[in-house]
Amino acid sequence: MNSQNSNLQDKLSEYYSSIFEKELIDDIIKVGRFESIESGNLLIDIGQDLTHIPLILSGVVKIMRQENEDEELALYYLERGDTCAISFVNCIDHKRSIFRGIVEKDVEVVFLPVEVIDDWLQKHKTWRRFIIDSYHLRLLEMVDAIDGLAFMKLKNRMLKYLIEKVKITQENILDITHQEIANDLNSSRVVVSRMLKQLEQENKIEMRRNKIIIESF
DNA sequence: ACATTAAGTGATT
DNA sequence: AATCACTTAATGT
Repeated sequence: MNSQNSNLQDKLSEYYSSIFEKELIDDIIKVGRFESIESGNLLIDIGQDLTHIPLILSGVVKIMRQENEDEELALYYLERGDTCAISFVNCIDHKRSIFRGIVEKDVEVVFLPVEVIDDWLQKHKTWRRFIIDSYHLRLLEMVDAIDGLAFMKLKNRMLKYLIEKVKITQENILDITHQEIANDLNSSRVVVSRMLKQLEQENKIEMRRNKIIIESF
C-alpha cells in the first residue's frame, strides 16, 4: 500500500470509523479517488454529468443554484462527514447535476464511482444508513431554505446566513463584502447594506470594511 | 495623487 | 424590498 493510501486510511478512520464498518472503509480505499481542492474551485457544476459522488474529509463546500448569470442562491454547506446524497440519487440515474458546488474552504475529498455505491447499499448496512440519513438531512435543509424564502424577512434570513457562516468557518469575524452576501441571498447590495446597519444598531453585529463581526450567536 | 472598489444615502417604484 | 443615481470612504498603485 502506497503512502497516499495509508494517509487516506488514516483520515477515513479518523472521521468515519464511528459510522462505517471496517470492510466499508477498506472498500472506500480500494475504489475511491482522493483529491485536495483549493478554495474557490468548482467541485461540481450545474449540468455536469455525475459519475462520482464526493465524500468530504475536511473543508467546506457551498451548494447553490444558479438561474441566470447574476441570479444565484446559496442552499446549504457540506462539511466533514457529509456527502451530497442528492447527487447520489442523481448519479444512479446518470442524470446531470442540478446544483453547483463551490469550494469555500480548502477541501479533501474522496470521489466514489457510481457503480460501487449502488452495490454497497446491499453490501454494507452502515452505508445504507449513511445515505438515507444524509438524504434526509439534505431534505430538511432544503425545506428550511424554502421556509426562509417564503416566510422570513430578509433581515432574519441574513442573520441566519451569517450565523451559519460563523459556524462553518469557526470564526466570528467574517471576511465578506455586502455584495457577496447579496449574491448568496439573491438580493441587492443596497438592501443588504441597510439591513446590516440595522443589525449593527441592534448590537448583533459590527462592521468593518470587508469584514463583519458577529457578536451574538 | 489618482483610480478602483466597498459602502452609505435619498428618492422612487 | 428593489432599483437608480449619486456620494463618501477605504485601499491599492
